[in-house]
Amino acid sequence: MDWVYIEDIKRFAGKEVEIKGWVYNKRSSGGIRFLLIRDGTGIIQGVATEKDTTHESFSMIDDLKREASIIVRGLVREDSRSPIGFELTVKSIEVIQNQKDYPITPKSHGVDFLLQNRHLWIRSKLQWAVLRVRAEIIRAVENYLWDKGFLKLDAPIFTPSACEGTTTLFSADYFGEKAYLSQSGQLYNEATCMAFGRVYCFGPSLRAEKSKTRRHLTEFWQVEPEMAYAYLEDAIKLAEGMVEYTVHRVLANRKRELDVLERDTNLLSSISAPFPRIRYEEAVKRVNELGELMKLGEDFGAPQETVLAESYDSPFMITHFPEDIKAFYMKKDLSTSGRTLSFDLLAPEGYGEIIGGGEREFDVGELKKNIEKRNLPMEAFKWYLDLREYGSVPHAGFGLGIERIVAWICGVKHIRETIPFPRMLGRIYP
RNA sequence: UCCUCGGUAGCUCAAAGGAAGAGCAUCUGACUGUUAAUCAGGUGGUUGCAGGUUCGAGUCCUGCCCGAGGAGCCA
Repeated sequence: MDWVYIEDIKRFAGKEVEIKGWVYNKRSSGGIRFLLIRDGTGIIQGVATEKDTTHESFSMIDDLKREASIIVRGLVREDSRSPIGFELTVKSIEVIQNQKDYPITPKSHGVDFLLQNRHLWIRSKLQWAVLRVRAEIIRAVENYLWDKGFLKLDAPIFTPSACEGTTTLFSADYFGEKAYLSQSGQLYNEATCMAFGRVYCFGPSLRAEKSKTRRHLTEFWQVEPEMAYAYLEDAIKLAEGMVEYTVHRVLANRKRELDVLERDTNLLSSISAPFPRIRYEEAVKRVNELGELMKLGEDFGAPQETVLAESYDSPFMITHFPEDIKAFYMKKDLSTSGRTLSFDLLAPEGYGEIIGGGEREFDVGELKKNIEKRNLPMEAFKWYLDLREYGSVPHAGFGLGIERIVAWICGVKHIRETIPFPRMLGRIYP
């Protein structure tokens, strides 16, 4: 008898199969037992009766707890009453383990309880759908970059110094020396980029900021491409193409999951590059018109970013941010004083920034000035400055926040549901 | 770090300062097409912690702990 996955069940209509999984839920009505079986790829309803099911298996069903692990053998049957179009007539059940009452019930739960049980919560339907979309998004982004000739070269997690200097870092004892946990692969990317031309890294960024918002984690994952001999325009085009490709691929391959999430995909399916662009000044003006006051020169706060992102139906870009609110390595815009060759890509429907990037300063003198101006330790950046001493070239890139793009595409409100095990202020369990 | 709200059964929540309750889960029973099944019954409590006010505190006061929403910071 074939062991099949529920996602492939339609190919086995009329055949006897074996499903290896867990009890998602069960119901009964007189002499009939309904068993919802999940196997990680989907959920199918098994129907057991005294007529079709062995005596031992049938009587055992009443003792099964939710999430008991079972191997079910039965006949795949097309049935219009099923949400997936197929059911399983249960012949026999083998119980692998069945012991404790499962704490998560089909009724509602609070956030704290669910996060304390995150290791179990990920078995639930909505979490299952979100994390499957996450996996698809990561695959899509990497495919896109590989197709464009980018090489994946990982950046280190242990670093000797602050990458951007601006944010609070986690520190660790590194054989008696103080080390910091990476907050971005950016600087190392610039080194590999000069060695390989087009590169990207994908890994966790760790930030000890005491942020307590729906769009922040202390550990978040970024895909960061970097290109040599490239300008702002090249980075923007790459970002647009990547987001467009990713959205359409998720729509094509993860329709089932988006349905589970009840995601309205109308806006997503109409997305096409190029995306609207506005310069920083224009964005500030627009935010003020929308009723969230802010001054020229300030960065967008959460309320500002939200109203702006709510006013768009498509992803869009803000370009040419002021020097003062961007990292030291951003290239100055020589045509407008105080501005940089930078861009953010924001998701619509109020989601906001998912990508930040731009051109990097490649003149060693300018870079040193920026480092001094921000009181960063020059010594720590010696290797980085070397990149400008030996064959420096214009280069550009960006970072894509995986959890944020997952939140947007899934239509999930809080970013904590977009990663298997979220790390947040005051939360490190499980 | 700041502001606001909250902490009562395993879970989600009620309870004018006057006898701690409901729904779900669990247990017992009924039901041959249920979809968060339904119906009947049962079990289940140191009301976050420590003090205080009061004849009497889940409820009021003080301190602490924990959580949520938001701000700032940021991707």
